[in-house]
Amino acid sequence: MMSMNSKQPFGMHPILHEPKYTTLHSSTEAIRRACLPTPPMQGNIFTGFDETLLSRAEALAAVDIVSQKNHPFKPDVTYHTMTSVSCTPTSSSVHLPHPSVLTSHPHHHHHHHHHQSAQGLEGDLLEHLNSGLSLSGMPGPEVGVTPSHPHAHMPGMNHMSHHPHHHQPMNISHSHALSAHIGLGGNEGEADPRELESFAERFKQRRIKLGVTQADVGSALANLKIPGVGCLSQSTICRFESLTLSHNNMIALKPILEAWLDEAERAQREKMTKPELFNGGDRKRKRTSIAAPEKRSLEAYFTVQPRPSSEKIAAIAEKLDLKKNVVRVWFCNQRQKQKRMKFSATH
DNA sequence: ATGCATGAGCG
DNA sequence: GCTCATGCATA
Repeated sequence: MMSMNSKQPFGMHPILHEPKYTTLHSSTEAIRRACLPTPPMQGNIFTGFDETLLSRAEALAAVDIVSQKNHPFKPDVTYHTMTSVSCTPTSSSVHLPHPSVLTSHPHHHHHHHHHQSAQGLEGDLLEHLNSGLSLSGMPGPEVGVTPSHPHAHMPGMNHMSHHPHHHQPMNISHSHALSAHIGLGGNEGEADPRELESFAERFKQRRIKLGVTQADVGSALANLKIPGVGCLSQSTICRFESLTLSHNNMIALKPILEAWLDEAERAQREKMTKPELFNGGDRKRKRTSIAAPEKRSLEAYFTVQPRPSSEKIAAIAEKLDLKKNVVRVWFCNQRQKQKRMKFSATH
């Protein structure tokens, strides 16, 4: 039975982004360089190859951790990397969730990183991987690290079409590029991380004072009837409060949450609050749980190559006995985490 | 509070 | 295919 869902209230999401931030990359690189590869060896297929590789990768990872002491693969996003500084200020300007969204264009960030082409380390390891796999398969495509970063696109409102139920809020626009500066001075610098931080804290404090849960806030957002804004999940509210969203996302959500807060406090004043909750559902998504050992391996691989090619992902999946998609998603999420803004790191 | 997942939009 | 914003499920 089951399996489908019928839940969810609405599905809309606010708008979002704009240009992206600049590159963020990571410190891993430095680390990688630091560590070095060892001679290649091995010669067969997975069996041999991965063990070797893995050990090596893990060893490397271990090394860097130790030497850096700062870069544990820890959880959360707390670190942004030291290098990321390059982030230009351009990152974001605030934009509102209107259909008229603005978004300036991407200033591109330059990615300054070109890393050495000599990705000795990664190259080697990866190549081995390839060879091991298919030996004549593909030459590792871009094994090197990300060549460049794209630009920013702003997907803003993404999904809306998922469930059968749809609700209709619309989204906000697609962003075109307009530039709106939202009040920063001069350049688009960005919204003061500083204020964002204090707002998040204030928000949480007042929310609690109102006796409202994060989930309540999320659902209540729909009642604000802000064009393009539907409800948000408890997760998102939580992440907002803990600043574990991307900078652009934080900026996009701030005005919305601010509006909710004002409204809620106003309503409270007149005691007329009655949030409506709805929900019901029958959806059961399964959450795959990756065991610690596998996770460790993934982290080790990630250190060496944060963006493995499809073939590499398949090889890793095979090796760890995980579904390829699970591995692919894990890498995507890992990259996202590394990028997250925790201004703390940068500021 | 977080891990894994989905999906839009862009290459 | 990736990146990003978000969400369900869960520890």
